[in-house]
This record gives sequence, C-alpha cells and structure tokens, in this order.
Amino acid sequence: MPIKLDIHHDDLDSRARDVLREVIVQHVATGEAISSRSLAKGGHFQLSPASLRNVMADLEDLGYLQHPHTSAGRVPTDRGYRFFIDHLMKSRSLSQREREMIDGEVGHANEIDEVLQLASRLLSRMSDQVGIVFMPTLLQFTIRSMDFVLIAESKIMCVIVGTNGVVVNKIIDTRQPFSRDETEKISRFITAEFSGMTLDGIRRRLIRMTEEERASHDAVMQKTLSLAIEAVDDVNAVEHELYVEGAASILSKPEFTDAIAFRRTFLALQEKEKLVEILNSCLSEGGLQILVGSESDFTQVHNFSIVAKSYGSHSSPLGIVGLIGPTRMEYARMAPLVDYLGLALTRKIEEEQEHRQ
Amino acid sequence: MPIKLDIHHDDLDSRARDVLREVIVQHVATGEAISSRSLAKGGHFQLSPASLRNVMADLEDLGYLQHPHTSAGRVPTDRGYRFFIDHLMKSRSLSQREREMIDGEVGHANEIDEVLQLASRLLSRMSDQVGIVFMPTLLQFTIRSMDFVLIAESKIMCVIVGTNGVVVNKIIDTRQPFSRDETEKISRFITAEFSGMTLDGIRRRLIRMTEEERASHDAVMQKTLSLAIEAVDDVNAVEHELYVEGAASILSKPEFTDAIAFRRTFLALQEKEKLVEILNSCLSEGGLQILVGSESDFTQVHNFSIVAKSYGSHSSPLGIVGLIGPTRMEYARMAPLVDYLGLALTRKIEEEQEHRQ
DNA sequence: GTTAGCACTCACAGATGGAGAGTGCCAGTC
DNA sequence: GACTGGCACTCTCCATCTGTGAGTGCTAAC
Repeated sequence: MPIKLDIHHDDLDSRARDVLREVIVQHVATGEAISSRSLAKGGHFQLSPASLRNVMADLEDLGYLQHPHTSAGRVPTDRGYRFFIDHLMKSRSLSQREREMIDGEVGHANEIDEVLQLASRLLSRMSDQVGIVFMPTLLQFTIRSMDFVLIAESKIMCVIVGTNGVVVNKIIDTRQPFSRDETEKISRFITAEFSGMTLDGIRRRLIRMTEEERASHDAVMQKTLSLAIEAVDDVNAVEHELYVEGAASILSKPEFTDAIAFRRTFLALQEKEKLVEILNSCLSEGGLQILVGSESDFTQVHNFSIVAKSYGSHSSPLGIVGLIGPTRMEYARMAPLVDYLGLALTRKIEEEQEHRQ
Repeated sequence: MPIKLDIHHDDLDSRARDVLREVIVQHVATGEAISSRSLAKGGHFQLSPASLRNVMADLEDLGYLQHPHTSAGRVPTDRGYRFFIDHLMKSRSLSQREREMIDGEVGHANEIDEVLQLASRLLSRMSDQVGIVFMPTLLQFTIRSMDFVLIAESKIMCVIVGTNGVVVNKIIDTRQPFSRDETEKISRFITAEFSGMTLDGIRRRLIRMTEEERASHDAVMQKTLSLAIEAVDDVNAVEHELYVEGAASILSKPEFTDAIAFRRTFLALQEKEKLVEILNSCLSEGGLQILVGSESDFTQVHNFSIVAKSYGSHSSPLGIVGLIGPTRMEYARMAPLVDYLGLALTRKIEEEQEHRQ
C-alpha cells in the first residue's frame, strides 16, 4: 500500500481534522497514546470506535499519527503537530493576571541584563518549561555614552550605554597608569566624539584615528585611543548573552523519568553552542516561530520543541526569547505566552529609548 | 550482643584500621559493596577471607561498616568515613600540572565576580563534582573608592571598589535628574570622605550627616547624600553571591542513575537557601572542613558530602570555596584540591590588595 | 589465633503465564 | 455507501516463580 507523503492539507476533510485535533489535545493532556475508544467516549464525535479507527488509520497513512505498537493507541508525529500548529490550533489568549504578571516583572528591572534574566525565569515559571533568552553580539549597537571609571592605577572599568538602554561594563587591565582626571577627560571626549555610532563604526574610526595620530606624538591622545580600542574590543569579545532557566522543570515531565533520556537532554541543554546557533537562525526569521521536534536538530533525541520570538525593534531585532519543552506541550498556551513576553520586552526597550532622548 | 557506640578510636587495633581503610578505598573506587573474599584477594593482607570476616564483623559492631543485606559485602557508614578522614586518609598532593592549572586560571581573571565564577567551574571540572563558591554579604567590606556614572538623566551606575579588590556595581533609579558635572563631583567627594571605611560604617555616617544637614538647606549636599545612601543600600541588598557549577556532573555518578534519587538531589541543589546556611556556618569555622553525609543536613537523602575551605585573609575570611559530591568520593584527592584552590584565591586577593596600596 | 568447610540467606535475572487494552477486518445494517 | 458490532489477534505489562551466584556466620579442626 503506497503512502502519499507529499499530500496537501486540503486532502484532510473536516472530520479528519477534528479527529487529529482531538488526538493531539488529548495526548498533550494525558501523555498517553489515544485509542479509538477513548476518543469516542470524549463525546466530541457521534461515531463508534470502529469508524474512528478508520479515520485514524487514514491519518496514520498520511503520516500525521503513529503507532507505538500494534495494541496501543495512536500518538501524533512531528508532522501531525506541525499541521495542528499551522491549521488546527486555537490559541488561548492570556488571562488578565498573566499579562499583569509579565508587565509587572518586566517593568520592575533596571539593567538590561537583569530584565533578560528575570524574563527567562518568569517564562520558565509560567510555562513550566525551560525558559531561554538570548542576546547576540553587540556589534551593531549604537551607543549613547562611554565612561571610564578608575578602579586601580592601571585598572579601569568601562561603562557603555546603548541608545536602546543596554548597559555593558567591562574591566580593562591597562599597562600604563591613569589618573582620575584623565579618565574623566577621556570619558567626556569619547562620549562626545562617538555618541550615536555603532560599536563597529567606533572601532573602525578609532583605528583610523590611531594611524593618523601616530606621527603627531600627542601622548595624551594616543593613551586615550588605545584605551578606547581596548574597551571596544573587550566588549565585543563578549559574544552573546544566553540565559537558560528552569532546566529542573523538565525533570517533572513524564517523558523523562527514564534516567538516560533525561541525562541526554540535560547535557544537551549544557551544550550552549548548538542552542545559540538555532536561536541565531530564529533571529533572522523574526516573528513567533515554533520548531517541532526534528525540525530543529537540537538534540539527538528529537522529542523537543522550541517556541521562540524575537524582541527589540521590528526592523533590527535585539534578541530572542523563547522556551524549550517536550514536543508534547500545550502549544495553544505557550505560543501566546512567548508572544506576549516578546512584546513586553520590546515595549520596555522602546520606553527606555524614548526616555533618553 | 551489646553495641558500644561511644568507643574511642584507640580501640581500633592496627589490623582493624588497615581493613577499614582498604574497604573504603576499594568501595570508593568501585562503588560496590566489599566482600571478605575480594579484600583477601587484594593482596594487602596475609589473611583468609574467614579471618577478615571476623574483623569486618567487629567493625560493623562498632558502627564503621554496614550491611546492605545478608548476602552482600560491607559498605562504609558515615561514621566509617569520618574515622577514615580523621585518622587513616593519606592525602594525595596535587600534581605540578594541577597546580599550574589552578594558578593559571585564577591569575587570569580580573573582576572578583569573574574569579569566583571561574573558580567554581574549574573546581567542578577538576573534581568532576559540583563546585561551589560563596561570598557572603558585603557589609563588613572596607572600600577604596565609590564612583557614580551617569547612565541616563535619572539613572546612575554606582561602582564600588573594595580594598580587597572586589568591584561591585549597581544601577540606581534616582528620582531627580543629575548632570555629568554633578556625578563627577559627587564621586570625588564621596571617595575622599569615606575611603577606608566599611559599608556599614559609611551607612551610619551618611545617616548622621543627612540629619545634620537637614536644617542647612544645602540642596547639593542633600542630593549627594541621598544618592550615596541609596547606593549603599542597594549594594547591601545583594545579600550574597553563590556560584554553583557542574550540577550535571552528578548525573554521571552511578549512585544517581535512579531517576527519582537524581531528581531529589538536583532540586536540593536549586534550594540555595539551605546551602547558604551551611556555607555560612563553615565560614565561621575556618580552615579545610569536610562534612560527611548526615553531618550536614543538606538533603533529605543523606548521601552527600561537602568539602569546603574559606578564602580571603585568615582573620576575616571573605567567603567559602568547596565542592559537593556523593559521600563515596575520593577525599584524599578532593581535600588537597579544595585546599589549594582556597590558598590560590587568598593569594590572588592579597596581591590585588597590595597592588592598590 | 587462623582457616577450611558447610549451611543458610538474599538479590538478581530470566522464564512463564494470565489479564487487559487496542487494533484490523469482516459481515451485517440502515 | 457509510457506519457499526463482533471477534480474532497482537502486544505490553505485571506478578509469580525458580535457579544461580555471591556472600555471610558459625563450627570444628589445625
């Protein structure tokens, strides 16, 4: 019996859709394989188990459902989830309380690092999944100010404020000694000179200036420029910030009671490079995205899904917020949750920006 | 048969000690219960299994060994480990390479936060256990400088440098606007005025000054003082820093293949309050400490040990560095490791201190 | 004091077997 | 032609049983 895999979803008649939806909803709720009998008992259909079996057998032929073994019920495939998400899911909008919770928490924090950390924790708590917040390299940031604070004679903290409210600080080990007067002057000069430019642009211009200055033997200027270059390089060396919270929550998922399965997924979460790679690809897409199971090659075990959304301005997103959980998750609840959090972060950052103008 | 529990260790003759040591060494290496036969086969004793059984039975009566079930070998009790650590253990000193690894890593980092984080990671990696580094509240720190950096019109970053090289920074939401001139003046004034005092002392003095100033209507001074108070309070609100690294490493321990046991211990590690409490009590003790199993009430499951050592000056320690792992761990290797790392951190901090004088 | 020998205990792994759940298919019904 | 009842079949799961091997405790002999 040939299996048609490249079938268009229009081939699913309304009854088949209803059955697929119901199987997924029940399976997500219970974690069990769904039998024709339990489906009939649900009361959503005026059909006998035998008829439902026929429909389910069709859905299996089409690749939307599968059979763990002969005498078990059916379980959705990744393809089934994908169809569900694209065509069948009825997103449950957030409750007033949930929205307030997010707004309150996001509004609460000051520094951007803090906001992102809070956001990932909040997400983990509200979804009971693993919350992730990602902010890629800072190269394209436009800066508002750049200050240098004397820590010790030859140790200086550089504080960079972006126009989007991001505050980054980094301690630099200068080889030469500086005085408080000097750092204050340098702060004023650099801020005045480079405000509004991107870090990348600043770096390029600094190098050009250094070359021009080489002849003039202006010692103060040379000291200033070398300090500034070091600062910009050090900040750029921080490639990205990645917050992963609530790894423990996957412990409670029934699919991971098996110790080895759990171990594997846990270690996968530690492998941040892979995660960063996936999130980076989400970034370029924009909007709310859901990657079901094997659609992202997150782990060797393909039973994980990622719900992600970019935040920051629409044209140039700042980063990604999202969650990771077992494929069998309540997409209808997770999607709006991530979506709203993304919006809240965006709003927060825009506020900061206005506030500073 | 009466069991003498309050026996002095002198009651163990040299043979009994050898047997106890060998049982522990073998059990730590293999994770199995040790039988009289395998002990005899080890070649350390010129005795038959039967004789060893007698010795082991005595050790069991004294509470140093125990029997999982009749037909199993013997396993050390917490009491057995304690005796081993106090009287039998031959610490294996670190290799040259290990020492270089620690020195390199610790010397590498700049900011104290960074050092501590690196230290906990390093410890976790080298021991294959969970590494912890703890730094309690900052109240008793003496400060070297206190700078204020303008982030936005009514947002200021306060950077506090301690005489011990600790750098803390915190962003403050002031209700009133400040200018760059003002923050520079305030930085100079506050640093000059309070350098060398403890945060606690500074706080008290600031409050006194505020009261004295209330009448004078000196607007600038009032603004300065209220900003400084807010900064000190905010920094103090950070009660402690706690770095816990390598939770995943306990996954690989054979005693935690059981999913529920693992889950419980993992969640226990999340419960940081308990950990902080235990570490705080270690702090007051000073020196290298080993808490075996039930000696610390770390988890409901009493099969964990903690090896900890304070770092910072001898008279007033700055914090605790240590590791957590299953009771069945190689104390002879872990103890010198933690010890040396504690020394390295202490040295690093003392260097910083000198460097600034 | 030490050892060989023996009876006893207990965990563990594999085999067996029945119960339950669920399917697929066929034949009958509306 | 769509739906349904019925039945044989399959497969997992669980409890029970049994044999094996490891290890002990005790006793008697060296």
